[in-house]
Amino acid sequence: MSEGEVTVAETTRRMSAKQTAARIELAAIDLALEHGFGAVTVDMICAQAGVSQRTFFNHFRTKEAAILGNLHPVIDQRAAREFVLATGPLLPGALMLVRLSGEDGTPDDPKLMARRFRAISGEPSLVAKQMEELAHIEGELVEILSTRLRLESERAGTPLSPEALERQSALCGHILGSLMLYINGFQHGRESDPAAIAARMRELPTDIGAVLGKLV
Amino acid sequence: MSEGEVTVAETTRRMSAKQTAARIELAAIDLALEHGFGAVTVDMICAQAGVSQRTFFNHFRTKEAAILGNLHPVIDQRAAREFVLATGPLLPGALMLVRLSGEDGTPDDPKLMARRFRAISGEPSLVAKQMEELAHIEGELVEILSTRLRLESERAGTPLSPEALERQSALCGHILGSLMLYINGFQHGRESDPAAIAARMRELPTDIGAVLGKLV
DNA sequence: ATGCTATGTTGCAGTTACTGCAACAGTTGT
DNA sequence: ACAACTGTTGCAGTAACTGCAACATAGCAT
Repeated sequence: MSEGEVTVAETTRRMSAKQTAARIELAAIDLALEHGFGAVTVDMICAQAGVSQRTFFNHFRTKEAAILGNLHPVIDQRAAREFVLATGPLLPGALMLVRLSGEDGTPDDPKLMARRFRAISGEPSLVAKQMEELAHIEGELVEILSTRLRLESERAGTPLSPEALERQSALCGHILGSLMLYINGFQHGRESDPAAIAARMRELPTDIGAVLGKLV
Repeated sequence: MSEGEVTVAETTRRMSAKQTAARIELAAIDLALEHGFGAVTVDMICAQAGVSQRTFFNHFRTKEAAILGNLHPVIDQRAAREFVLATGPLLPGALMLVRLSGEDGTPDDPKLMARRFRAISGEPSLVAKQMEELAHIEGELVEILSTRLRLESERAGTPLSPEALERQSALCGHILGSLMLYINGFQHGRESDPAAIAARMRELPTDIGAVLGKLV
């Protein structure tokens, strides 16, 4: 009964790029959840989505991208402008700096998002890919942090040396980046459902506070 | 001529596994530094090392592994036993927990190591691979941290709730893992020469102190 | 010396991910 | 009716990787 194929209409209706991409994405996530990402081939996804392999690669650059869904973490420029001028703890503001957004800023179905996250967490290659994405914006993040730290230290009358500023903002950017992975639970098989994510997000400042006292 | 091939002896001498792996590794690093990792094919590496492709894959599971050199980060069990019982700041002891070691614990030529690091840094896919390796031991790291935090909090008469313990050690392990990548400079095109690494290692406690104070 | 076994190398055929190119089909605007 | 645009497809090719079976060399036991 050709289970997956959603033969909607009889007349060969034309699909928008978005629709096709969404179908492929859905198929990819479903199959990954069912068989595990490694056991799923592109051909399987194509069959399920009812497209040719060539079409698949017209929409997604890699097999991973089909699950990650063309969502790239981007810096929210408005939040960034506020952030550099703000004072006080960095963390709350910094967490608002990075948004997960599609190319055109399409808001994503939360249910799909949850399934996607479940598919991602636990698959090291997908986590790594996500890591890569994050690395792309880490430079920008570091720049923003550098400005903020410089302004703040100057205002406080204790300006940082350029070297210290450089190291501290690099370190800070790095930690923030990894905290985003932590929050999403992409690491070492933690849960990635929205509830768990929200919980981690909520507890993060407290936990960071508790942990930092013990680290150094 | 045949530039790369190191025709050592005339009699077809047998190579030990280690020798062959080393030749492949060297060839891979050289070529990656010359052309960039992406532009290097396995066949190129094989030609340079004078082995067949099949032999290449007998020694290394992936192209990336040829450059990363079968070195896996492992937990130093002796250091771990000391660590769980120790008191005071976590960071110094924690940084000693993870060692980079070959399967048989072969100590690596520092010069080769430096070249290797230069080849790795800046290549996102290699950084990601390194990340993956790290993820494998992160679970173990978290367990060790959990024990340490539990013992310490009990000794202090302020035992942590299981949930807090779980979250804090997970967070701590995650931060420590990412700090190791930071130290090695694998992120966003920072330098990976031994001097820069040593400098970051040296300054890390100070910088962490400064940065964490500002985070929350 | 003879044969056994462990170790190491290789060729070959096959799978999977991915790319470039050229063709073709609806859709829309003139 | 025609052109321009958008989206889909087939096909041929490359690159990474795997399994299998064959073969070569070295060390070892008899």
